[in-house]
Amino acid sequence: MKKKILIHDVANHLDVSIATVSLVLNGKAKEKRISDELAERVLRYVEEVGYKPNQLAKSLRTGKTNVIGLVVEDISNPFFATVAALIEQKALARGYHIIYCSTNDDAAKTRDLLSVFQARHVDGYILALPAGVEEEVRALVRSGKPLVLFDRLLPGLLTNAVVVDGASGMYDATRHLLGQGYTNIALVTARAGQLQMASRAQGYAQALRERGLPELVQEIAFPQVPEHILQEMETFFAAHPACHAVIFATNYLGVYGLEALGRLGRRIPAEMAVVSFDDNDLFRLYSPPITVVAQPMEAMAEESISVLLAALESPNTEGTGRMVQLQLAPQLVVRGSSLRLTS
Amino acid sequence: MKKKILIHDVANHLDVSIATVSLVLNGKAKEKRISDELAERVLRYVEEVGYKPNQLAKSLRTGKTNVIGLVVEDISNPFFATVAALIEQKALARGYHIIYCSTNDDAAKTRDLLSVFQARHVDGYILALPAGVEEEVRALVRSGKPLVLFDRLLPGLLTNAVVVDGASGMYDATRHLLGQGYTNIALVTARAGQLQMASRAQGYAQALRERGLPELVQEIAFPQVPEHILQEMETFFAAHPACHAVIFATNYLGVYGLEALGRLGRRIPAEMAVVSFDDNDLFRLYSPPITVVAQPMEAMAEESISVLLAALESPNTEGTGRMVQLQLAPQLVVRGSSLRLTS
DNA sequence: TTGAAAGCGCTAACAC
DNA sequence: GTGTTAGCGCTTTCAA
Repeated sequence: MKKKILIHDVANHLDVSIATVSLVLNGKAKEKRISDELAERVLRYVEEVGYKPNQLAKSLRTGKTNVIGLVVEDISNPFFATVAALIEQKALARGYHIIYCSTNDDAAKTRDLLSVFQARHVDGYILALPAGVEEEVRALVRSGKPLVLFDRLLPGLLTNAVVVDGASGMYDATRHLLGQGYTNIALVTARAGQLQMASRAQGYAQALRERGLPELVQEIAFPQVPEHILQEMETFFAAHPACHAVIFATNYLGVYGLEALGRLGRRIPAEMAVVSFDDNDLFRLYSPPITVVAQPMEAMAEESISVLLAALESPNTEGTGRMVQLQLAPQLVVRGSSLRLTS
Repeated sequence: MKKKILIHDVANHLDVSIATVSLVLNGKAKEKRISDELAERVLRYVEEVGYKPNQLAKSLRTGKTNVIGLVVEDISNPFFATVAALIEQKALARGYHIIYCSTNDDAAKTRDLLSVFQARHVDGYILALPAGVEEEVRALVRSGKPLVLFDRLLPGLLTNAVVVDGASGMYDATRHLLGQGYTNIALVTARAGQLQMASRAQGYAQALRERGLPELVQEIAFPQVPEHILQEMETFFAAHPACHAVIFATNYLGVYGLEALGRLGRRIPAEMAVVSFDDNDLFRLYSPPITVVAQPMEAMAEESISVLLAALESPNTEGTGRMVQLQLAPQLVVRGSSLRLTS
């Protein structure tokens, strides 16, 4: 059990006061006009013995933890995993650490998480939240802690946010299918009351409306046992034999959808054209490769952390600070799964 | 900016001492024989005003943070993302939180991470480490903090560990291919000096040795630019036209491998039988579905956290505590990608 | 330039 | 049963 070395030990050894050591370590040497020679000596010794200030004590004293709370729907979902990895990397580069949690789209669990993060005094939040926690987030905003919503907004809540324009992504996707000659286009979406889903559905609806075509929307309850999801989808496809094109509103729906279509023996795109929101390895390498509406992951991560850190480091301590609402453009990536083979 | 409520405020309001409040909140009411009535009153008020003890102060005082440091190779890798999600969930259920970081298999970055986790006083560690940090881990063990290595061991280091028996998994996979009549079986692995890779390679080698067949091993440098990996693989496959079966030693190599084979126009399994370590959606839904050596994710997560918490909550404070080394069995899942179509 | 000392908010030993 | 109080290790003001 190695003895933990304290600032006191450092000061003692160097025969200076702990204040001096602290000042030097916090870059206030110049300001306090501590001799370069002494400062250098402190730094050297600290390096030598590997002294690391106790972050708990430091945080308790300064009120700053250098920790960011990241709340996502499900860290094992490739979309969130990828964004999380990017956010982590960018945060680290700026001296921040990440505590993360998955909500599983459960409002009660989310409330707990937020309150735990608060008790842990995270410096700021990056949040992809389920519906139903508006009140808690409002309270969080009022508490003065910076936060940025990402992936999805919360109804009636005006705060920093970085989202993707799902409506235009879906509009493009639907127009693409229409352009390929499909007219009976289904949308499979999640029944979760999440705002980004509504906006995606709206983009789809608008494209059809412009052409005077009817919508065909199937909402899948989520989260849910995989087998149920597959069955719901199979039932849906079986009930709509005239439908030869489908758009899945999220990556996991797309994955389940491919599995369901596989079970039904529907060939893609000959018997069913497929487009999914979100890109991933599966869609890219599937045969045929799946046309997707790709979200700009890198940009989402970068913007989320930038907006948060800007708020964190801005001088205006009060809620009067400026607010940033970013809407990033997704990109339609056309692949084989949505091309009309025979016209 | 809502006023933060302190234990002092609670005590004042209830007209009791802060000690009483603290004792009640920490479940020491009975022990200290505080009247049930009073305890109840405290609890009720605390609930009512939503008082949450400042975890920083608590941790500083008790030396316990209820935070576990999770270090993985890359959180966006589906294997680690899935295990991380499971670990997070299980940790949360036991009152622990997770701070995670990705090493990207970089020893220097890992050293930093470990030292940051240390400064943050995490209670314990769950680690999947790159080669080259043995010294640091040894120091960590000496420091008395519980830790468990998962996914891979570190050479010459005897600590708690939860790993999968990659050798037997690969042995089974190779035997399976041999059973299908393939004799020219390649192994594509990562050149990273990681112990679990060596063990996987060894299982492959043993199966071939038993049959007196030659090995054909291609090591890919990793991490690495995707395009390079693809080219290395393509070159390899092109250089070995007689090879009609390949095993990929990790999920990401499998994914790149499928892409490379696709580019080369090799049909699976007709022209090339494929098996990969790790399972995921892509392998399951690919056509043909890919035969895999599936790791028991759920068990890995459960055992890792159990072993860690056991160490954490055991009374023996010293390094004399018992050590647990678990080796879990992977499972060969045979799918279409490795079946001999014509004999 | 440097050192002493007052907390940050909480826990728990000890006194009553 | 309950209240007082000494720290946990650090930052930072203020006096020297």
